[in-house]
Amino acid sequence: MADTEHNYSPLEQTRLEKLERLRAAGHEPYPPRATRTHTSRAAIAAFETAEGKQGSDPVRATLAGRIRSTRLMGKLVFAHIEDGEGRVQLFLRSNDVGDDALDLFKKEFDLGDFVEASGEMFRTKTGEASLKVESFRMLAKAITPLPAAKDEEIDGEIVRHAALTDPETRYRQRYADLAVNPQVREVFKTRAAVVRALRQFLDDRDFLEVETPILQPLYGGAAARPFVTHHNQLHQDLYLRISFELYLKRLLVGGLERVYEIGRDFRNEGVDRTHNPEFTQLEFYMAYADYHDVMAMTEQMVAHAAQQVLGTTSIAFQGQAVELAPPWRRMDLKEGIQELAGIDLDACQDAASLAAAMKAKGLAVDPKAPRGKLIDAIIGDVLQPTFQQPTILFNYPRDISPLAKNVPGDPATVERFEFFIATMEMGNAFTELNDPLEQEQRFLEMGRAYDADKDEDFQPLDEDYLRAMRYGMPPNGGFGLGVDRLTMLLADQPNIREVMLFPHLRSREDE
RNA sequence: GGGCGCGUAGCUCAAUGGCAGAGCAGUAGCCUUUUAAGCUAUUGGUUACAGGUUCGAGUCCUGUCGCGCUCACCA
Repeated sequence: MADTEHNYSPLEQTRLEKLERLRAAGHEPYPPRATRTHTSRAAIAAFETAEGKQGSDPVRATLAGRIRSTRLMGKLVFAHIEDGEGRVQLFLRSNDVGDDALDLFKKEFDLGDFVEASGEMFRTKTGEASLKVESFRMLAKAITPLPAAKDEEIDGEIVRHAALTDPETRYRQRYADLAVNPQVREVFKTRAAVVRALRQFLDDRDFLEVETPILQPLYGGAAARPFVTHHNQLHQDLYLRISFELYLKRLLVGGLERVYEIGRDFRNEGVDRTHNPEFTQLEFYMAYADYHDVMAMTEQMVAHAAQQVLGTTSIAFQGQAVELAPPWRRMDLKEGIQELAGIDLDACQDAASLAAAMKAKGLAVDPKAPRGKLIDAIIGDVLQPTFQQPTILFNYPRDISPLAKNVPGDPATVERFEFFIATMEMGNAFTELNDPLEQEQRFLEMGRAYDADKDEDFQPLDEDYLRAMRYGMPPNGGFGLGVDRLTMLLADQPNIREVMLFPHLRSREDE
């Protein structure tokens, strides 16, 4: 056995012995190339086509895939191999492959091994399109057995026995999860389709896809704690971005009128069902548009994605029906809080009076929170849980929205909206503030809030962003969407980890 | 970070404080149309880790690690 640091389990040692025996018998267990002629689906389709025609030649095929089941019957072996498109049955008979080869298969080939097999397609007595194997070989020997999962077909329904279900193992060893749980592969195909649909929607509307820095000397565009890293040669601390906003809006200054980016954001905060430290965001900025325009685009974009991915806008999330077709419910924030929480924001102009009103309604109150944060708490605790159907909640308090433009004539309110589907916050958008003097004031206000309460997430003042804005920034509407959450919705997955291939987990000593 | 729950064979799961088990997988056989194939025999355990209580701990207690749910946090 080869020298190695790894401690092999007894099951693995058995397979290593098989590996050595294969080599000793002159069979390379890891050949460099395969010679597949058909996928499983293509072979079955070609066979069924030929079957329908009188006197057509037999369909010859070389198939490749992973052994997923075997039924050894003396001089006969049935096995299913699985490839990217499905499964196909192999039929090995000593008459066809010879006693020695059949014996080799029975002794040295295991579940999980990648193999290649050549022969003619035919139909077994029970009617399954199968490959009558004439020759076969190993493509890649599996040393570690896959987590066992056996399928039983009952009335056409595939029932899975002893499938890998432990979430920790599934996420840490996603490769094994994907290998044995085909429905997991489907989730990630759905995810790719979601991203494709979003990109197509924006490309069709003359948006330019761009890439901006992930490593940033200053972070901004959202209220979140950043991850910090360090450039050795430059002796410079750098931050992983928490949003794309400030860079994308610089591009509007430069004359790119419609830009978007799909990429990773990093936020050094809590992890739960809907939050991962790194997540995928879509942001777009559109010159000469305002938040009303962006509301309309939001509805159309999400409906488009559902239509492209699922073929319908009438979907179900965790058993609850959701209709994504426009128009969506639109709710003024102040009116919504009056209606659903019974609190009159106009009568509560400061944090103390609002906190009192909230306590009177039995809501939990953080005594240190400023008015804007309290309003945010009412939204999260009272309004959001009622937003099963798509809802656009608009006109937010200014003090939690330093990058959004005021509602004319209402200095305490900005032209901002968030939208919710299936009670999840999906995205955030506003008419972007483009007045450099007011922007500077807003940044300074945020700095004072931070000085007053060090629990606040500190947002540094980005002088270069202000300089860009002083060159002149066209009025514009901006938009941000949590791509992972939209994928959760469209793939009907209740946990963000189910739509991320490698979600964050604490590290373990054995890894 | 708080609360609650969980961690037993490769996988899925049992085990009143009293001999650590089953199915599948594995191993050795029988078996020329099976499909959770079947039949016979059989291997496999630091019960997450470290302590403690007890005649005796998978089980009770304390701590640690990890996972899940939840609360807090998260414009």
